[in-house]
Amino acid sequence: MIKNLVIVESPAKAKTIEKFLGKEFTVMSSYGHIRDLAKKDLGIEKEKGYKPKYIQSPDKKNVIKELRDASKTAEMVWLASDEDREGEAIAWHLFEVLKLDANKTKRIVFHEITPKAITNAIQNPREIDYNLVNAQQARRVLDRLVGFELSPLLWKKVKPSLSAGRVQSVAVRLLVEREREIIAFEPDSAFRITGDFQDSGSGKFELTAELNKRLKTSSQVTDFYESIKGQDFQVSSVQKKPGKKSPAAPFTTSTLQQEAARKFGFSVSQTMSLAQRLYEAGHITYMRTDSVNLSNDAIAAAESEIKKSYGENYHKARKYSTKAKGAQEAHEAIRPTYMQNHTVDAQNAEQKLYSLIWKRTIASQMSDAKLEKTTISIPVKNNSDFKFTAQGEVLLFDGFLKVYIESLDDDKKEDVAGLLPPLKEGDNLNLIQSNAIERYSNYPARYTEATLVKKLEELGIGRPSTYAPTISTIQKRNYVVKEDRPGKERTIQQISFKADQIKASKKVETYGSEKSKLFPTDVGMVVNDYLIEHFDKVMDYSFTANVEKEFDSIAEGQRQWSAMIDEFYKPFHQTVEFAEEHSERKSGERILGDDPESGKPVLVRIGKYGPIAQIGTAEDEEKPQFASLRRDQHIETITLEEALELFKLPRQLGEHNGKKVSVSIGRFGPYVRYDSLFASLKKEDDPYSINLERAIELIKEKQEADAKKLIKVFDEAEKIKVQNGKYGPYITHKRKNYRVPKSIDPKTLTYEQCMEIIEKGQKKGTKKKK
DNA sequence: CAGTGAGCGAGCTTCCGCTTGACTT
Repeated sequence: MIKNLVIVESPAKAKTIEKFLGKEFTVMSSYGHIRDLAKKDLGIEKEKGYKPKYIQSPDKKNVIKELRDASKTAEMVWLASDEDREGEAIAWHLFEVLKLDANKTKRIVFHEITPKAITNAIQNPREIDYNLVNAQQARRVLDRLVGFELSPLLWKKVKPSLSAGRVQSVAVRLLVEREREIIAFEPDSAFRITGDFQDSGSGKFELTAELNKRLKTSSQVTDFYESIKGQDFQVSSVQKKPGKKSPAAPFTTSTLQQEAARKFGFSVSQTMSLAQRLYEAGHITYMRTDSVNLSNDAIAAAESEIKKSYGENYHKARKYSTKAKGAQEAHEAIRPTYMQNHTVDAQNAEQKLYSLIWKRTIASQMSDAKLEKTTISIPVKNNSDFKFTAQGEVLLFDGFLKVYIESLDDDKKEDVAGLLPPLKEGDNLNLIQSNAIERYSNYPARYTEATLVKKLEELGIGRPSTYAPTISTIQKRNYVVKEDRPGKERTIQQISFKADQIKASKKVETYGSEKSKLFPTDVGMVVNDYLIEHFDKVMDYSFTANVEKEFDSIAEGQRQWSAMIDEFYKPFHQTVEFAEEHSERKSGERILGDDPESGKPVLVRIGKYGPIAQIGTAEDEEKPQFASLRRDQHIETITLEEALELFKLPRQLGEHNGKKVSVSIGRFGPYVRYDSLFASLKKEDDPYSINLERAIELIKEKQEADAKKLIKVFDEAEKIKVQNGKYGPYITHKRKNYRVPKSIDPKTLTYEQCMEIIEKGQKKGTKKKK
């Protein structure tokens, strides 16, 4: 018999709360939403006022059964899902699916997990807020309508299996537009001039200062140096200004993802799964949140920890307020559960993330850092337009910097100003030497996973629970790839000035190398252009913000949800129908020119399997020739010469043991083929110039590696192999893999045992498909 | 894993947001 049944969304939360509530209460979890729109067709009855067709989620069958059994015996059921739109809907779905009795059901909310907050919630129950539920239904129905009408249109007009949606399509748009800005960017260059000075009094102090203006051309630089020949310099002013730095707010999901990426290079999904484990172990509060708020208990705990560890003057109580658009603030900020734990006992990566969260939280309750900024000015006497300045910074009091410094994104990084020598106004200086170095302006920074999340949050698009999945979806659809790209080289000019001598020289610098950046693919670009051409309203960056306003007015009871949907859907559906009938297939085709050998046109477009180059057209008598574009080549930017180069592969290198050896470039880069064996080329090998000798070397290496992987083969059937893999030993059979159970030593496996494992695995496979 | 790229047509794909494990080669 259960007296009180409390239902929350997360099992870890259930465990914690149960401790606070005592014996009279049983706490269970719904594991998020328990039902959703039917997946078959639209799942919405458009003619009946957009009535949703809900289906119990298949993976929640057991959860629902357990909850139903428990709720039947309970005297009172407390629906304690989160205090936001989605949480309210979860409460309502529970009420409906579990067929609860209104007289024996109460709705409670709390947004911090403290005994006080929970007792308070129990004492102040309310009813299910149907306005809020309807706002959620409107959100859900709108997303389904957009996603399930646009995606099939793409299958027809571009390529099968593609997808479009309110969130993912705008994320791709951001990347495509940034990429085009970069392609169109024309760098500008100017000479940055620095001077190394020494005081002519004691000769003890040296300082490097920068000229206040950059000069466009080398002749302007030479003219400048000519004009200062033989000149002496003097400090005209030493200005000191007090400054301060304040700590950043505690972590939300998005800021945690950004900072973990900057400091440790974690991907957003990596950060989330580490945080999940810390949460389940009870080390941190909930990790999917848009709130920077700390509970009063947490603020007090931070205060006593700071005073104990660093002293009274390091503490300053602070309250932060959320700036993010559309924040729903159902939870606290992400913080340690126990402020006194500077570290926790966990795996290395988890420990790193915990420590980051601890530092950020503690720092947020610490005093400002105080500093003094100094600017030393050194005028050029015969030209009042020019002066050299040096800037320095001295830390007077470290404050929160004692524990934590927030990192900057690469494009915002600046030179760190250090300490300046104690020069004063009127001090005479000698110019020991000066250097003018040509500096190019940088193109706009490409997005990383984390900076994309930041941008989406600023636009109010997506939620803490969806940032990581969205990024993985747009990569899965091949709209976007995350990769490194090597830099390119360019020559820059340098001019030096020393002992009244002017010398010019040249230097090679690499620029534009990228690490773990998101690049839109050709498919991403073509899909994006198609969607913008026909559905500019949904693709607008403010579309989500606009509909959010409408959801809010539904939540406040001022608007009827199906009327709002109708107002959106009618014109939207018309544009879908129009595009269906009137728009052309989009292949992104671009004609590059004529093939000098055959005189046939050379073109690039998206083919069935991705971007391809093609010589000749389907109408020609001869079949056209095809070649896949390489990963770093794009329909929009490839040249005729580069395209023609692609047709030189595959190259026949000759024979080895009577079998042909050829080289080509595949999905995973350049490879050598020998019979049915494929061996990847090494970085230093070039597929266009590699010779047979080197190719055989690679083949032998690959054969050896394969032999090492192999644990066992059977005489009975060549097709079965026992091999060693990343996840332990496994059996291959007819191109499928089956894991060897841990209880069996793979070396002792018999043929019969293998067949048994394979049969078992196949059964599992067919079950899954249902 | 790495060959492909005509056209036909069956049957499939797809959204966002709330949650965890099961599973991966």
